[in-house]
Amino acid sequence: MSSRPDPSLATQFAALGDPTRLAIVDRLIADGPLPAGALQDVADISAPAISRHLKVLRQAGLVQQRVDAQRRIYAVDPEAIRAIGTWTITRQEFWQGSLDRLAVLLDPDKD
Amino acid sequence: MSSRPDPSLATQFAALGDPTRLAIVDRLIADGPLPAGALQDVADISAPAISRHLKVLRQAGLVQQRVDAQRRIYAVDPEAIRAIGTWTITRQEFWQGSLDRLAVLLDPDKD
DNA sequence: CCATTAATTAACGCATATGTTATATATATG
DNA sequence: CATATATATAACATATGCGTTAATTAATGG
Repeated sequence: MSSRPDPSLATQFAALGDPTRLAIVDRLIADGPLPAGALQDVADISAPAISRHLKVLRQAGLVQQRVDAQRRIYAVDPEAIRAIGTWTITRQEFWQGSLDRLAVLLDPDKD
Repeated sequence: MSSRPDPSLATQFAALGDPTRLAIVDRLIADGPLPAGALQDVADISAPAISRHLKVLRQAGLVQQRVDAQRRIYAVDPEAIRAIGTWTITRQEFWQGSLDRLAVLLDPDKD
């Protein structure tokens, strides 16, 4: 059944490559940890479909699951999101021209 | 035939979600613009297969194509890579804890 | 003009992904 | 204990993705 997680970058990108899953991740980042049922409205699909998207995200190492009675609470792993950012940042020489704009966004003093 | 590019974030993630395509992008970033033939060795697959991966990357807006005689020169669009970084960065509050480490990486004075 | 080089497109097979509905599992509750 | 609630898993149909080889297009060069 090969249910072992593969946290490789390509796998993480693939997981985020589905619009429904990207919406789930965005929702969990914006709202914080949520039970599976609360994610029902990110797309017009059945509960089992959502459940399987969550499984894909979990296997990619993007979200973690916590059990609370009959609920499964899902939360995005911050390190995983940071890993995506790191991939782009380690290629910073490449998009030099946009570097300063990005630095402004990153500045902790900003806002 | 619907060959129009869809530069949506999910589409870009999906394009990077294939190991061969991620290798192509990494190669083009590291080595600069290359003809399709020079990308042959990123994976043990046929030339048509590479060609189709390049088409996917092009439709996602990740790479651009320039014609030079019978060669097609491919190059990564820096803005597209930056866009991926921006997605993570606009969620910076989320991975706060890792912020300082990231800031060090981004620092233009570093190295 | 014919052969070579470079790359794409066509046609096809097969594996994986994604959706559905039905069923199972586990916890809570009257 | 019987039922409701929350979620996952099973079984299945269809779509999409990715590989192959063969054929096509286009430019170069003897």
